[in-house]
Amino acid sequence: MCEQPKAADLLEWYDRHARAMPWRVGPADRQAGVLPDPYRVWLSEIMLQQTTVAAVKDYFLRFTARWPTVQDLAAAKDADVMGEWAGLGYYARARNLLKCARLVAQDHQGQFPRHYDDLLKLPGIGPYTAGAVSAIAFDQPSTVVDGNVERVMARVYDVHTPLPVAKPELTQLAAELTPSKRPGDYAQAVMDLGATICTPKNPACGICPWRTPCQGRANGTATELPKKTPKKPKPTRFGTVYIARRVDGAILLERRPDSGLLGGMLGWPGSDWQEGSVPDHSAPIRAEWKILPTEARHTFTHFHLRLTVKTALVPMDRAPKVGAFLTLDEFRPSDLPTVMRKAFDLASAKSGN
DNA sequence: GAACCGTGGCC
DNA sequence: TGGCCAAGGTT
Repeated sequence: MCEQPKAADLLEWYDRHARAMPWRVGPADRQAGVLPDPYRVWLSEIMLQQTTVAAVKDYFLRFTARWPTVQDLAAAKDADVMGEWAGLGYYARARNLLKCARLVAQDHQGQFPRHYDDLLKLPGIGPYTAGAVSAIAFDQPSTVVDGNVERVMARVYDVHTPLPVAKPELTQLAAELTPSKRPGDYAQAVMDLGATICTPKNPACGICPWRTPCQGRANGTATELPKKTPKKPKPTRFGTVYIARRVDGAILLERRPDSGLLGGMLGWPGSDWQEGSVPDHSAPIRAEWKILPTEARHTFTHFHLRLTVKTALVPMDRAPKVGAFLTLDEFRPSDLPTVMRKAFDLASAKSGN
């Protein structure tokens, strides 16, 4: 007969080791009945999708300083939100963030739903985020399963089924462990355990609050779990971008379509991106284009990209065929997604401005 | 189910 | 350097 992991042991560990975060109410305050602002919990959870705490912190602080409430965010301009999100990646999150804020502001009187099923209906909120917001912001007894929880469950119960096939099995195991008392703290505790102790590489099993019941540790298999099905190799695509600077300093940019890669973000006009060679295309404005000696390289989720960067200085009276000139006070380089920022930095370094 | 969708840190 | 990895959701 094996000893079962106890939620109480994990909560006791969490009370001593919970990490402070800008969107978090500490365990002491929570036990005194204080719950966090649902808007801040929701915003942080959207930002944290596939993204590390370190990368999120500054973005969260800038967003909440600029838009302190869901009503403020709902009233924001699309371009301002996309610009503030630039660099964080997965830009569909930002578009859905705005959709969701406006829906909550208009149809829910500015109040986020407290129940899992109602949260799940909102754009950008899937099973994980619905569970996290209901548990953390409203102390609902939801089961929260993210990559950390999957890893912890696979190790504690020594599950060798590869992901994503193992997902339902791991979700079931996680649900059986979820306590009715302090479910919000428990949800954060399991994720903190995965983030700090039960890490993908070199887990600190010796100081783990669940080291005794952990079957993966007992069997010596913890480090190799969870198993995952092999990923496909990434192809390399090629393309060209055009960075035109007008003599008054204005820059030629275009707003990308709302759907697809970098949807809704600013970018440089240019060719499509394809495997093998740069596809046929034409320049967005007539000019004497110079090719930079260094290409911009970037890797997305499912392909590598190598961009040829062309630059030109154009006179005031020449109209672009594609895009529009943004003046110096209309354009911040930080509004660009990273691949476009890389091309911009290469062009700036070359021309010295 | 599988494909699509970013980025920065780590080893 | 290049693959892996992170508090996933949508189509």
